[in-house]
Formats: sequence, C-alpha cells, structure tokens
Amino acid sequence: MTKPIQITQSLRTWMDVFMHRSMRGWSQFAKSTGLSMPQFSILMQLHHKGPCGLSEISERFDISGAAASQLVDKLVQSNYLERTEDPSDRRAKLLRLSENGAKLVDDGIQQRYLWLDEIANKFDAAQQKKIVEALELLTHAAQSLEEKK
Amino acid sequence: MTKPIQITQSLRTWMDVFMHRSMRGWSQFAKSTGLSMPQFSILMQLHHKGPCGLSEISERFDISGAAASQLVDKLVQSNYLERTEDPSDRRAKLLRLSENGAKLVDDGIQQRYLWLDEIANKFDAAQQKKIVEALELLTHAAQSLEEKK
DNA sequence: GCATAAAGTTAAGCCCGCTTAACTAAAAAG
DNA sequence: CTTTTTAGTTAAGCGGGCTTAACTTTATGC
Repeated sequence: MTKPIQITQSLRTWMDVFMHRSMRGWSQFAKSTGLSMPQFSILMQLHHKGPCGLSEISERFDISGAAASQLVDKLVQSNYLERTEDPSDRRAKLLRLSENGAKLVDDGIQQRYLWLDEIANKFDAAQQKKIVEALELLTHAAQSLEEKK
Repeated sequence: MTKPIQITQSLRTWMDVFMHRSMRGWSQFAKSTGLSMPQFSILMQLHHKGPCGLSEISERFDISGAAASQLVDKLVQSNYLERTEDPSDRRAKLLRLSENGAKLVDDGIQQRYLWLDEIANKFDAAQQKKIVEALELLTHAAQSLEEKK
C-alpha cells in the first residue's frame, strides 16, 4: 500500500512545480504581447484546433456570441486573425490565424519549449530512457481519460 | 543522437496534454467560485507562499500598489482574506487566507488532484515505480533550475 | 414559398482591473 | 527633531470583457 501513495505524491509534486512555472510563463508572455488573456486564448485555441467559426469560439469559451464577435474583431483589426466568409454557408465566417498571429503563437510555444529543453539536457542516457517511458505512459493514460469523457 | 530528441518530444507532448487539461480545470473552477482570475490568483499565491504584506502582492503580480489594495479589499469584504496590522511595523498590513478562503483554495486543489489520482490508478506496480522515479528526476531538475535563476 | 432557426454584428450599459495623483500615517535617516 | 522614505488607502478616469436586446442575412423545415 505504499506505492499508490507514492505515485500520487510524485504526480502532485510534479504538477505543482510544473504548473507554477508554466502558467507564469504563459501569462508573462501574453502580457508582453499586449494582448489580454481572453484574446490570447483565442489565438492559442485556433492554433490547436485549426480554423473555425464564431459560434465555436463562443461555445468553447462559454461566452455570448456578441462577446466572441467583439473579441475576434479586435484580433482581426490587430492583424492576428483572418475572418473570411465560409463558402459553404454564407452566414458563417471562417476564422484562422494570420501569418502574424501564427508567428506570435509559435514564439510563445518556443519559449515554453526552451525551458523544457533545459530540463531535458540535465539527464544522461539512462535517465532519459526512463523518463521517456514514464512520460509516454502518463500521456497515454491522460489522453485515454480525456476521450472517455 | 536519437535519445535527446526523444526526451524533448516526450516532454513537449506531455506538456501539451497536461497543460491543456489543467488550465481548463483551473479557469473553470475560478469561474464557478464567482471570483475573477486576478482575485483567484491572489488567493492561490497566499496559499503557496503564506501570509504577506500588500507590497509583496503588488510586486509579484506586477501591478501598482493601488491596484493591489483594491483587489485585496474586495477579497477581504468577501471574507476570503484577513487583513490585520503587522505588529512589527504599524504601517504594514498582514494578509492571510481566512478559513473561508483556505477552504476554497483547498477545494480547487482537491479537484485538480482527483484527476491525477484517476491517472495514477491506471498503472500496475512496476509502471508506478518507473513513473515515480522519472517524476522525481524531473521535479528535481525543474527545482534546481528554478533556484539557479 | 413562407415561417423558423441559425450565424454574426452592433449598440447600450455594467462591472472590473488598472493607472495616476493626492493623501495619511508610521518608520528611518540625517 | 526634522526630513525623507515606505506602506497603504482613496478617488477619478480609462479601457476591456461581458451581457442583453435589436437587427441583418442566409439556411432549413414543412
């Protein structure tokens, strides 16, 4: 009965350290771009899930269509987003990252990865092997939980 | 030369999956409490670093003293924070979580841990051992990087 | 075809976070 | 003891995010 406690504890500690650092990083980066968190989150979401319509933005962030429209409009005017008419439904709009927006998101991600690489470099081959295997187990488990939901 | 790439990739994938889920969880929880993110962050920070004065809040969040004072004031009025006079310096105030505030933060943390425990339960003893060892390596490395900075 | 539903936009109004500026009170420096 | 610095509060004002309500335009159901 000691093992279950141990893995529980290890996961919690790791999450605490990891999340703390990671969230600080993101919010500082967002601040440095001059974008608000809601605006930044929309860019991130478009990056991860690809182009979509306005209604999807409003659903995913649980805000009214009006709010989504206004947020997106600012991002379009700042040239981070392209808003075109959906050819298959002329009511709908297609939102996608502009070249500018894609670059901004990539820069943020690169900065986050820099920190990870610094960590990765601290281990020898044997340690790396162990870590890779463990992370694959964890990632797999997390993803399968996600899908079940 | 394949190993360094592999650990880099494993870490990145894990971070993507993990951060996504974790940040969604936190922001939904904050929303459910009726607190804004800045207010919620102050509670979290007080939880992690213990009681402090107003000026530390203003430094850590990089906002003006006035902004900090106003945010804290709302939290005091909502009964999440206690604001007492620092006996060793009568200009300064001592901010600490009230019973109410501590409970709220704990609830949030518990919810986050629930998810972790679900993941932890998916592994057999051998896998758990491997994961615990890997996470300890990672946590250690991350913490030592933190301190160097 | 006509009514209804769906996708977005616009405007008015609210609350919130933040800043600067002016202020009080206490500690530190000289 | 006076001056300066430090901790915090208060008020005015700006901009942002959000909501509801009213509206336009396009698709769908019957």
